[in-house]
Amino acid sequence: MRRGVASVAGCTIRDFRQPRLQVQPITIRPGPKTFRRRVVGRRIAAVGRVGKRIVLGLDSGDAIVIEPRMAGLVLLADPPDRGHLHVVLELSGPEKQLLFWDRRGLGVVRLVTPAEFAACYGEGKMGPDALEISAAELRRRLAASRRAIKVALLDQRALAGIGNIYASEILHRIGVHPAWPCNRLGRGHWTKLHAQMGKVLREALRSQGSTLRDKGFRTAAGEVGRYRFRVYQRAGQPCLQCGRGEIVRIVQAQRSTFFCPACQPEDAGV
DNA sequence: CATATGTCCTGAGAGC
DNA sequence: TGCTCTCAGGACATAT
Repeated sequence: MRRGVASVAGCTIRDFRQPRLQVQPITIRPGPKTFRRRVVGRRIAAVGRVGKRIVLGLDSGDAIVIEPRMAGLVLLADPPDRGHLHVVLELSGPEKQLLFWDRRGLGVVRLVTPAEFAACYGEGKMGPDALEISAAELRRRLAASRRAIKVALLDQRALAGIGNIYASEILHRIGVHPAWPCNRLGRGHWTKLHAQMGKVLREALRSQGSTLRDKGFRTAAGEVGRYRFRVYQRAGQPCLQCGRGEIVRIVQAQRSTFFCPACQPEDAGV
């Protein structure tokens, strides 16, 4: 998503609009008037990312942080429909617009000062990025926890960037049952987990992300993600890895988890 | 402190 | 056709 809108770097924000301000608008902080005043006329100096959020660094030092959550899309043009278009930044420069579209309305857009950015997204609030963390640090941060490994991988304070799809995909590749408490994993497990986490995420980036059956996710260019799930949303289907097991869906912390009982046995030796 | 759970919201699809 | 039910990529407040 960040790569898809990276070209807004260097553009100047001419206007800020909220087309749905009167009907169930998404959360914008601070309020529309202040937001508008501090954003219009500013140049977008950098298009970054912190975990699953996109960060537009402005020349004022402030940053616009976009949190798409479940169904939000950050686009340059052509939203799926006009009805769920929440934020429009009119730009001058190489790109003419940056849009935030969100069918479920759970997304959040914030304008933060450098101090607020540190308080909201610094250490303590947000763990190291999943693509940058070392194996040793990953182990240090999770190994003592009694929580299920699948649930712990989704904790953005421990490590930032892993979501519900890739948590299942990663554990499948290392043959670890998702309900295992973290403290049951040995040193070798953490090494493998670190390596496969990198592989899964990089493969997802190459594939332009993941699109579920609802076709909700689109890239900024309007394409669906092509990441091929091995377990996610494949309940009842044969395991592509071992060919023996049948993928099972369970619920952990109100989220779906998928795994192969043959590749990821509950009671495997540690 | 660490861990567990409910909730925010809309829409798609299944089953009756 | 139209109703009800379940499910959905996340994060946070509150409870235990």
